[in-house]
Amino acid sequence: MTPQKTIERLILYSTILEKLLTSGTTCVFSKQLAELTGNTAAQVRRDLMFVGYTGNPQSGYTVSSLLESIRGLLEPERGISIVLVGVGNLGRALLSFFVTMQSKFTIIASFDNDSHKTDRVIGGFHCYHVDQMRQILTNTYVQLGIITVPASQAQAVADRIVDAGVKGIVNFAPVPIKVPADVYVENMHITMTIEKAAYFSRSKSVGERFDG
Amino acid sequence: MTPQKTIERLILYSTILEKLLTSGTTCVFSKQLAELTGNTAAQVRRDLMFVGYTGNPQSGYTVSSLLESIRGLLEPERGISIVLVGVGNLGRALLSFFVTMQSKFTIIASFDNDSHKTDRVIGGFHCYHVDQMRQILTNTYVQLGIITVPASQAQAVADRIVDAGVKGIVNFAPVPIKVPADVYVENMHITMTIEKAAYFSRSKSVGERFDG
DNA sequence: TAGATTGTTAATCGATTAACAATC
DNA sequence: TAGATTGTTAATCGATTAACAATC
Repeated sequence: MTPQKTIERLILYSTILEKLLTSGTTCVFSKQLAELTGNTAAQVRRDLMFVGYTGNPQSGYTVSSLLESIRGLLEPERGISIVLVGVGNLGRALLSFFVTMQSKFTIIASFDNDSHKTDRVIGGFHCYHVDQMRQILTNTYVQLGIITVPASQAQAVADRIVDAGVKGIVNFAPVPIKVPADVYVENMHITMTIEKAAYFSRSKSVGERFDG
Repeated sequence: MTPQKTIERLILYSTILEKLLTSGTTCVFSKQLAELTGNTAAQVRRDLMFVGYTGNPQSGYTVSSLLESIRGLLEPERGISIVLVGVGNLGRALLSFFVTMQSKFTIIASFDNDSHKTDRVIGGFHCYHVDQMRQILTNTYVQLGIITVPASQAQAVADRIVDAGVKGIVNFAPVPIKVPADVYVENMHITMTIEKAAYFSRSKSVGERFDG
Protein backbone atom coordinates (compact mmCIF):
# COMPACT_ATOMS: atom_id res chain seq x y z
CA MET A 1 0.00 0.00 0.00
CA THR A 2 1.29 3.41 -0.97
CA PRO A 3 0.55 6.17 1.53
CA GLN A 4 -1.91 8.52 -0.17
CA LYS A 5 -1.54 11.31 2.33
CA THR A 6 2.22 11.17 2.21
CA ILE A 7 2.20 11.56 -1.57
CA GLU A 8 -0.12 14.54 -1.27
CA ARG A 9 2.23 16.20 1.16
CA LEU A 10 5.32 15.37 -0.87
CA ILE A 11 3.75 17.18 -3.80
CA LEU A 12 3.15 20.15 -1.53
CA TYR A 13 6.71 20.04 -0.20
CA SER A 14 8.04 20.03 -3.73
CA THR A 15 6.16 23.23 -4.63
CA ILE A 16 7.48 24.89 -1.48
CA LEU A 17 11.01 23.66 -2.14
CA GLU A 18 10.82 25.14 -5.63
CA LYS A 19 10.04 28.50 -4.10
CA LEU A 20 12.85 28.18 -1.58
CA LEU A 21 15.25 27.27 -4.35
CA THR A 22 14.18 30.30 -6.39
CA SER A 23 14.61 32.53 -3.38
CA GLY A 24 18.15 31.24 -2.94
CA THR A 25 17.63 29.20 0.23
CA THR A 26 20.07 26.31 0.24
CA CYS A 27 19.13 24.44 3.41
CA VAL A 28 15.95 23.84 5.34
CA PHE A 29 15.04 22.10 8.62
CA SER A 30 12.05 19.82 9.03
CA LYS A 31 10.62 22.38 11.42
CA GLN A 32 10.73 25.12 8.79
CA LEU A 33 9.27 22.95 6.07
CA ALA A 34 6.55 22.01 8.51
CA GLU A 35 5.76 25.65 9.24
CA LEU A 36 5.64 26.51 5.54
CA THR A 37 3.27 23.68 4.72
CA GLY A 38 1.08 23.69 7.79
CA ASN A 39 2.31 20.39 9.18
CA THR A 40 4.39 19.21 12.10
CA ALA A 41 8.13 18.56 11.97
CA ALA A 42 7.57 14.92 12.88
CA GLN A 43 5.16 14.58 10.00
CA VAL A 44 7.67 16.04 7.58
CA ARG A 45 10.45 13.75 8.73
CA ARG A 46 8.21 10.74 8.55
CA ASP A 47 7.15 11.67 5.01
CA LEU A 48 10.76 12.06 3.96
CA MET A 49 11.49 8.54 5.15
CA PHE A 50 9.36 7.42 2.24
CA VAL A 51 11.55 9.35 -0.18
CA GLY A 52 14.69 7.93 1.35
CA TYR A 53 16.47 11.26 1.21
CA THR A 54 18.50 11.92 4.29
CA GLY A 55 19.50 15.22 5.86
CA ASN A 56 21.78 15.95 8.75
CA PRO A 57 21.35 17.45 12.22
CA GLN A 58 23.43 20.52 11.48
CA SER A 59 22.04 21.91 8.29
CA GLY A 60 18.81 19.96 7.89
CA TYR A 61 18.06 19.17 4.24
CA THR A 62 19.72 20.58 1.15
CA VAL A 63 16.87 22.21 -0.76
CA SER A 64 18.07 21.40 -4.25
CA SER A 65 18.85 17.75 -3.71
CA LEU A 66 15.79 17.09 -1.56
CA LEU A 67 13.68 18.58 -4.33
CA GLU A 68 15.44 16.34 -6.84
CA SER A 69 14.77 13.28 -4.73
CA ILE A 70 11.09 14.06 -4.32
CA ARG A 71 10.76 14.80 -8.03
CA GLY A 72 12.48 11.52 -8.79
CA LEU A 73 9.80 9.76 -6.82
CA LEU A 74 6.84 11.72 -8.14
CA GLU A 75 7.60 12.52 -11.70
CA PRO A 76 7.58 10.49 -14.83
CA GLU A 77 10.45 10.63 -17.27
CA ARG A 78 8.54 13.03 -19.46
CA GLY A 79 5.68 15.33 -18.43
CA ILE A 80 2.20 14.23 -17.54
CA SER A 81 0.16 13.73 -20.70
CA ILE A 82 -3.52 14.51 -20.42
CA VAL A 83 -6.75 14.47 -22.36
CA LEU A 84 -9.63 16.64 -21.19
CA VAL A 85 -13.22 15.69 -21.91
CA GLY A 86 -15.96 18.31 -21.71
CA VAL A 87 -15.15 21.76 -23.00
CA GLY A 88 -17.68 23.75 -20.99
CA ASN A 89 -16.82 26.66 -18.74
CA LEU A 90 -14.73 24.65 -16.33
CA GLY A 91 -13.05 22.62 -19.05
CA ARG A 92 -12.07 25.74 -20.96
CA ALA A 93 -10.80 27.39 -17.78
CA LEU A 94 -8.55 24.40 -17.13
CA LEU A 95 -7.36 24.31 -20.73
CA SER A 96 -6.37 27.96 -20.78
CA PHE A 97 -4.68 27.44 -17.47
CA PHE A 98 -2.61 24.63 -18.95
CA VAL A 99 -1.74 26.75 -21.99
CA THR A 100 -0.55 29.64 -19.88
CA MET A 101 1.41 27.50 -17.50
CA GLN A 102 4.96 26.58 -18.32
CA SER A 103 4.00 23.24 -17.16
CA LYS A 104 4.74 19.65 -16.46
CA PHE A 105 1.31 18.91 -17.91
CA THR A 106 0.97 18.25 -21.61
CA ILE A 107 -2.50 18.37 -23.09
CA ILE A 108 -2.74 15.85 -25.90
CA ALA A 109 -6.25 16.76 -26.99
CA SER A 110 -9.67 17.80 -25.77
CA PHE A 111 -13.01 16.14 -26.50
CA ASP A 112 -16.67 17.04 -26.43
CA ASN A 113 -19.87 15.61 -27.83
CA ASP A 114 -21.29 18.93 -28.99
CA SER A 115 -20.70 19.43 -32.72
CA HIS A 116 -20.56 23.20 -32.15
CA LYS A 117 -17.40 22.61 -30.20
CA THR A 118 -15.73 19.75 -32.01
CA ASP A 119 -13.18 20.09 -34.82
CA ARG A 120 -12.16 23.50 -33.57
CA VAL A 121 -9.38 24.87 -31.43
CA ILE A 122 -10.76 25.78 -28.02
CA GLY A 123 -8.72 27.13 -25.14
CA GLY A 124 -5.64 26.53 -27.22
CA PHE A 125 -6.19 22.85 -28.03
CA HIS A 126 -7.94 20.97 -30.77
CA CYS A 127 -11.30 19.64 -29.68
CA TYR A 128 -12.35 16.27 -31.10
CA HIS A 129 -15.63 14.43 -30.87
CA VAL A 130 -15.66 11.87 -28.05
CA ASP A 131 -16.45 9.18 -30.61
CA GLN A 132 -12.97 9.66 -31.99
CA MET A 133 -11.22 9.16 -28.68
CA ARG A 134 -10.22 5.56 -29.00
CA GLN A 135 -8.95 6.03 -32.51
CA ILE A 136 -6.97 9.17 -31.72
CA LEU A 137 -5.36 7.66 -28.65
CA THR A 138 -4.46 4.37 -30.33
CA ASN A 139 -0.79 5.11 -30.68
CA THR A 140 -0.46 7.82 -28.09
CA TYR A 141 0.38 7.26 -24.47
CA VAL A 142 -1.96 9.26 -22.26
CA GLN A 143 -1.48 9.21 -18.54
CA LEU A 144 -4.61 10.98 -17.32
CA GLY A 145 -8.12 11.80 -18.45
CA ILE A 146 -9.82 14.83 -16.94
CA ILE A 147 -13.60 14.71 -16.86
CA THR A 148 -15.37 18.07 -16.95
CA VAL A 149 -18.74 17.04 -18.34
CA PRO A 150 -22.15 17.28 -16.62
CA ALA A 151 -22.95 14.57 -14.06
CA SER A 152 -25.30 12.78 -16.43
CA GLN A 153 -22.51 12.04 -18.88
CA ALA A 154 -19.66 11.36 -16.49
CA GLN A 155 -19.94 7.58 -16.38
CA ALA A 156 -20.18 7.24 -20.15
CA VAL A 157 -17.13 9.42 -20.58
CA ALA A 158 -15.23 7.48 -17.92
CA ASP A 159 -16.02 4.28 -19.80
CA ARG A 160 -14.56 5.70 -22.99
CA ILE A 161 -11.44 6.92 -21.25
CA VAL A 162 -10.93 3.49 -19.72
CA ASP A 163 -11.63 1.92 -23.09
CA ALA A 164 -8.88 4.04 -24.59
CA GLY A 165 -6.44 2.48 -22.15
CA VAL A 166 -5.93 5.43 -19.82
CA LYS A 167 -5.13 4.37 -16.24
CA GLY A 168 -5.84 7.58 -14.35
CA ILE A 169 -8.86 9.88 -14.16
CA VAL A 170 -9.50 13.18 -12.44
CA ASN A 171 -13.25 13.54 -12.18
CA PHE A 172 -14.76 17.00 -11.76
CA ALA A 173 -18.34 15.79 -12.28
CA PRO A 174 -20.32 15.65 -9.04
CA VAL A 175 -21.01 11.91 -9.20
CA PRO A 176 -18.95 8.86 -8.33
CA ILE A 177 -17.77 6.95 -11.38
CA LYS A 178 -17.12 3.23 -11.61
CA VAL A 179 -13.93 1.99 -13.19
CA PRO A 180 -11.96 -1.27 -13.27
CA ALA A 181 -9.54 -1.93 -10.41
CA ASP A 182 -6.54 -1.06 -12.56
CA VAL A 183 -7.67 2.53 -13.08
CA TYR A 184 -7.06 5.21 -10.47
CA VAL A 185 -9.73 7.86 -9.93
CA GLU A 186 -9.31 11.12 -8.09
CA ASN A 187 -12.47 13.09 -7.47
CA MET A 188 -12.65 16.89 -7.48
CA HIS A 189 -16.22 17.43 -6.41
CA ILE A 190 -16.27 21.20 -6.31
CA THR A 191 -19.84 21.74 -5.17
CA MET A 192 -19.59 19.00 -2.56
CA THR A 193 -16.41 20.53 -1.24
CA ILE A 194 -18.11 23.91 -0.98
CA GLU A 195 -20.94 22.30 0.96
CA LYS A 196 -18.46 20.64 3.25
CA ALA A 197 -16.69 23.93 3.90
CA ALA A 198 -20.06 25.52 4.60
CA TYR A 199 -20.84 22.83 7.16
CA PHE A 200 -17.59 23.16 9.04
CA SER A 201 -17.50 26.94 8.83
CA ARG A 202 -20.83 26.92 10.62
CA SER A 203 -19.38 24.87 13.45
CA LYS A 204 -16.60 27.46 13.63
CA SER A 205 -19.16 30.23 14.10
CA VAL A 206 -20.71 28.53 17.12
CA GLY A 207 -22.32 31.08 19.38
CA GLU A 208 -22.67 33.66 16.67
CA ARG A 209 -26.05 34.82 15.54
CA PHE A 210 -26.79 34.87 11.84
CA ASP A 211 -28.88 37.96 11.43
CA GLY A 212 -27.58 38.87 7.97
CA MET B 1 -14.56 16.27 16.96
CA THR B 2 -16.83 16.17 13.94
CA PRO B 3 -16.08 13.35 11.53
CA GLN B 4 -14.82 15.00 8.34
CA LYS B 5 -15.08 11.93 6.18
CA THR B 6 -18.58 11.18 7.36
CA ILE B 7 -19.74 14.67 6.41
CA GLU B 8 -18.18 14.26 2.97
CA ARG B 9 -20.06 11.05 2.44
CA LEU B 10 -23.32 12.42 3.79
CA ILE B 11 -23.14 15.16 1.16
CA LEU B 12 -22.61 12.48 -1.46
CA TYR B 13 -25.51 10.40 -0.13
CA SER B 14 -27.76 13.43 -0.31
CA THR B 15 -27.03 13.98 -3.99
CA ILE B 16 -27.71 10.32 -4.70
CA LEU B 17 -30.90 10.39 -2.64
CA GLU B 18 -32.07 13.41 -4.64
CA LYS B 19 -31.68 11.38 -7.79
CA LEU B 20 -33.48 8.40 -6.31
CA LEU B 21 -36.30 10.66 -5.19
CA THR B 22 -36.61 12.13 -8.67
CA SER B 23 -36.65 8.69 -10.22
CA GLY B 24 -39.50 7.72 -7.93
CA THR B 25 -37.66 5.33 -5.64
CA THR B 26 -39.23 5.41 -2.20
CA CYS B 27 -37.03 3.07 -0.20
CA VAL B 28 -33.37 2.12 -0.24
CA PHE B 29 -31.20 -0.37 1.67
CA SER B 30 -27.76 0.46 3.03
CA LYS B 31 -26.35 -2.03 0.56
CA GLN B 32 -27.86 -0.20 -2.40
CA LEU B 33 -26.77 3.21 -1.17
CA ALA B 34 -23.31 1.75 -0.69
CA GLU B 35 -23.23 0.42 -4.25
CA LEU B 36 -24.37 3.76 -5.66
CA THR B 37 -21.76 5.73 -3.78
CA GLY B 38 -18.86 3.35 -3.94
CA ASN B 39 -18.82 2.50 -0.25
CA THR B 40 -19.64 -0.49 1.92
CA ALA B 41 -22.99 -1.10 3.56
CA ALA B 42 -21.38 -1.00 7.00
CA GLN B 43 -19.88 2.37 6.18
CA VAL B 44 -23.25 3.73 5.13
CA ARG B 45 -24.97 2.52 8.27
CA ARG B 46 -22.24 3.90 10.46
CA ASP B 47 -22.49 7.28 8.73
CA LEU B 48 -26.24 7.33 9.21
CA MET B 49 -25.76 6.83 12.94
CA PHE B 50 -24.35 10.33 12.95
CA VAL B 51 -27.52 11.66 11.34
CA GLY B 52 -29.67 9.80 13.82
CA TYR B 53 -32.14 8.75 11.15
CA THR B 54 -33.31 5.22 11.61
CA GLY B 55 -34.52 2.74 9.00
CA ASN B 56 -35.97 -0.69 9.41
CA PRO B 57 -34.95 -4.19 8.42
CA GLN B 58 -37.82 -4.68 5.99
CA SER B 59 -37.74 -1.65 3.78
CA GLY B 60 -34.41 -0.08 4.63
CA TYR B 61 -34.57 3.72 4.60
CA THR B 62 -37.33 5.95 3.27
CA VAL B 63 -35.60 8.04 0.61
CA SER B 64 -37.54 11.25 1.19
CA SER B 65 -37.24 11.38 4.94
CA LEU B 66 -33.64 10.22 5.03
CA LEU B 67 -32.83 13.00 2.59
CA GLU B 68 -34.67 15.46 4.81
CA SER B 69 -32.72 14.31 7.85
CA ILE B 70 -29.37 14.62 6.12
CA ARG B 71 -30.29 18.02 4.75
CA GLY B 72 -31.36 19.08 8.20
CA LEU B 73 -27.90 18.26 9.44
CA LEU B 74 -25.97 19.75 6.54
CA GLU B 75 -27.88 22.74 5.44
CA PRO B 76 -28.30 26.17 6.87
CA GLU B 77 -31.69 27.76 7.17
CA ARG B 78 -31.11 29.74 4.00
CA GLY B 79 -28.69 28.93 1.19
CA ILE B 80 -24.93 29.16 1.40
CA SER B 81 -23.81 32.74 0.77
CA ILE B 82 -20.50 33.17 -0.97
CA VAL B 83 -18.04 35.76 -2.16
CA LEU B 84 -15.54 34.84 -4.84
CA VAL B 85 -12.19 36.56 -5.09
CA GLY B 86 -10.19 36.44 -8.31
CA VAL B 87 -12.12 36.69 -11.55
CA GLY B 88 -9.67 34.92 -13.83
CA ASN B 89 -10.51 31.92 -15.99
CA LEU B 90 -11.28 29.63 -13.12
CA GLY B 91 -13.16 32.27 -11.14
CA ARG B 92 -15.34 33.13 -14.12
CA ALA B 93 -15.98 29.46 -14.82
CA LEU B 94 -17.19 28.98 -11.26
CA LEU B 95 -19.31 32.12 -11.39
CA SER B 96 -21.09 31.12 -14.57
CA PHE B 97 -21.60 27.71 -13.08
CA PHE B 98 -23.29 29.28 -10.07
CA VAL B 99 -25.46 31.46 -12.31
CA THR B 100 -26.64 28.52 -14.36
CA MET B 101 -27.28 26.31 -11.41
CA GLN B 102 -30.60 26.48 -9.63
CA SER B 103 -28.60 26.34 -6.58
CA LYS B 104 -28.24 26.31 -2.85
CA PHE B 105 -25.30 28.66 -3.36
CA THR B 106 -25.88 32.39 -3.41
CA ILE B 107 -23.10 34.57 -4.74
CA ILE B 108 -23.11 37.86 -2.87
CA ALA B 109 -20.35 39.51 -4.89
CA SER B 110 -17.07 38.90 -6.67
CA PHE B 111 -13.81 40.76 -6.17
CA ASP B 112 -10.59 41.35 -8.05
CA ASN B 113 -7.67 43.74 -7.84
CA ASP B 114 -7.45 44.42 -11.55
CA SER B 115 -9.16 47.69 -12.47
CA HIS B 116 -10.02 46.28 -15.88
CA LYS B 117 -12.27 43.82 -14.13
CA THR B 118 -13.68 45.78 -11.23
CA ASP B 119 -16.92 47.77 -11.26
CA ARG B 120 -18.31 45.57 -14.00
CA VAL B 121 -20.61 42.60 -14.18
CA ILE B 122 -18.55 39.48 -14.89
CA GLY B 123 -19.94 35.98 -15.14
CA GLY B 124 -23.27 37.36 -14.02
CA PHE B 125 -22.13 39.09 -10.83
CA HIS B 126 -20.85 42.50 -9.96
CA CYS B 127 -17.10 42.58 -9.48
CA TYR B 128 -15.76 44.93 -6.82
CA HIS B 129 -12.22 45.89 -5.98
CA VAL B 130 -10.78 43.82 -3.13
CA ASP B 131 -10.14 47.00 -1.21
CA GLN B 132 -13.89 47.41 -0.89
CA MET B 133 -14.45 43.98 0.60
CA ARG B 134 -14.63 44.87 4.25
CA GLN B 135 -16.92 47.78 3.60
CA ILE B 136 -19.28 45.88 1.32
CA LEU B 137 -19.55 42.95 3.69
CA THR B 138 -20.09 45.06 6.81
CA ASN B 139 -23.78 44.36 7.10
CA THR B 140 -23.98 41.22 5.03
CA TYR B 141 -23.60 37.72 6.37
CA VAL B 142 -21.27 35.74 4.15
CA GLN B 143 -20.63 32.12 4.92
CA LEU B 144 -17.79 31.30 2.54
CA GLY B 145 -15.04 32.99 0.60
CA ILE B 146 -13.72 31.29 -2.52
CA ILE B 147 -10.16 32.11 -3.48
CA THR B 148 -9.33 31.84 -7.18
CA VAL B 149 -6.35 34.18 -7.37
CA PRO B 150 -2.74 33.29 -8.29
CA ALA B 151 -0.63 31.68 -5.58
CA SER B 152 1.29 34.87 -4.93
CA GLN B 153 -1.84 36.71 -3.81
CA ALA B 154 -3.64 33.94 -1.98
CA GLN B 155 -2.47 34.78 1.53
CA ALA B 156 -3.24 38.48 1.19
CA VAL B 157 -6.72 37.65 -0.07
CA ALA B 158 -7.26 35.15 2.72
CA ASP B 159 -6.32 37.83 5.23
CA ARG B 160 -8.93 40.17 3.81
CA ILE B 161 -11.61 37.52 3.82
CA VAL B 162 -10.85 36.74 7.44
CA ASP B 163 -10.78 40.44 8.21
CA ALA B 164 -14.28 40.75 6.74
CA GLY B 165 -15.48 38.21 9.31
CA VAL B 166 -15.98 35.23 7.03
CA LYS B 167 -15.44 31.89 8.82
CA GLY B 168 -14.99 29.55 5.86
CA ILE B 169 -12.67 29.56 2.87
CA VAL B 170 -12.35 27.33 -0.17
CA ASN B 171 -8.87 27.87 -1.53
CA PHE B 172 -8.15 27.05 -5.18
CA ALA B 173 -4.71 28.64 -5.12
CA PRO B 174 -1.90 26.07 -5.06
CA VAL B 175 -0.44 27.24 -1.75
CA PRO B 176 -1.39 26.63 1.86
CA ILE B 177 -2.89 29.68 3.53
CA LYS B 178 -2.71 30.59 7.20
CA VAL B 179 -5.84 31.62 9.02
CA PRO B 180 -6.91 31.98 12.67
CA ALA B 181 -8.21 28.86 14.42
CA ASP B 182 -11.82 29.98 14.13
CA VAL B 183 -11.74 29.92 10.32
CA TYR B 184 -12.19 26.70 8.37
CA VAL B 185 -10.18 26.20 5.19
CA GLU B 186 -10.81 23.63 2.51
CA ASN B 187 -8.15 23.34 -0.16
CA MET B 188 -8.87 22.54 -3.79
CA HIS B 189 -5.38 22.23 -5.17
CA ILE B 190 -6.19 21.29 -8.72
CA THR B 191 -2.68 20.92 -10.09
CA MET B 192 -1.51 19.02 -7.03
CA THR B 193 -4.45 16.68 -7.35
CA ILE B 194 -3.59 16.06 -10.99
CA GLU B 195 -0.03 15.25 -9.97
CA LYS B 196 -1.29 12.89 -7.34
CA ALA B 197 -3.52 11.11 -9.83
CA ALA B 198 -0.56 10.87 -12.20
CA TYR B 199 1.53 9.25 -9.49
CA PHE B 200 -1.03 6.64 -8.57
CA SER B 201 -2.06 5.95 -12.15
CA ARG B 202 1.55 5.06 -12.80
CA SER B 203 1.50 2.50 -10.01
CA LYS B 204 -1.64 1.09 -11.64
CA SER B 205 0.21 0.62 -14.91
CA VAL B 206 2.89 -1.52 -13.30
CA GLY B 207 4.41 -3.86 -15.84
CA GLU B 208 3.37 -1.79 -18.81
CA ARG B 209 5.94 -0.20 -21.01
CA PHE B 210 5.57 3.44 -21.89
CA ASP B 211 6.62 3.63 -25.48
CA GLY B 212 4.18 6.37 -26.49
C1' DT C 1 -42.80 -17.19 11.63
C1' DA C 2 -38.22 -17.04 8.96
C1' DG C 3 -34.91 -14.26 7.03
C1' DA C 4 -32.76 -10.32 5.57
C1' DT C 5 -31.34 -5.95 7.33
C1' DT C 6 -30.77 -2.85 10.84
C1' DG C 7 -28.04 -0.25 14.74
C1' DT C 8 -24.16 -0.71 17.41
C1' DT C 9 -20.21 -2.58 19.63
C1' DA C 10 -15.67 -4.73 19.20
C1' DA C 11 -11.64 -5.63 16.23
C1' DT C 12 -8.73 -4.03 12.75
C1' DC C 13 -6.37 -1.04 10.08
C1' DG C 14 -3.83 3.04 8.78
C1' DA C 15 -2.13 7.43 9.75
C1' DT C 16 -0.34 10.86 13.09
C1' DT C 17 2.23 12.11 17.07
C1' DA C 18 5.54 11.50 20.74
C1' DA C 19 9.80 10.08 22.23
C1' DC C 20 14.54 9.29 22.02
C1' DA C 21 19.07 7.28 20.79
C1' DA C 22 22.25 8.45 17.09
C1' DT C 23 24.81 12.13 15.00
C1' DC C 24 26.81 16.11 12.71
C1' DT D 1 32.61 19.23 22.75
C1' DA D 2 27.56 20.63 23.52
C1' DG D 3 23.28 21.07 21.52
C1' DA D 4 19.92 21.04 18.20
C1' DT D 5 18.10 18.05 14.75
C1' DT D 6 17.86 13.89 12.52
C1' DG D 7 15.78 8.98 11.45
C1' DT D 8 13.05 5.65 13.43
C1' DT D 9 10.45 3.06 16.69
C1' DA D 10 6.61 2.89 19.95
C1' DA D 11 2.22 4.98 21.48
C1' DT D 12 -1.85 7.20 20.26
C1' DC D 13 -5.50 8.52 17.69
C1' DG D 14 -9.19 8.23 14.35
C1' DA D 15 -11.51 5.92 10.83
C1' DT D 16 -13.03 1.57 8.64
C1' DT D 17 -14.56 -3.07 8.80
C1' DA D 18 -16.47 -7.18 10.89
C1' DA D 19 -19.64 -9.26 13.65
C1' DC D 20 -23.90 -10.02 15.74
C1' DA D 21 -28.00 -9.47 18.72
C1' DA D 22 -32.29 -6.97 17.95
C1' DT D 23 -36.14 -6.42 14.89
C1' DC D 24 -39.56 -5.63 11.33
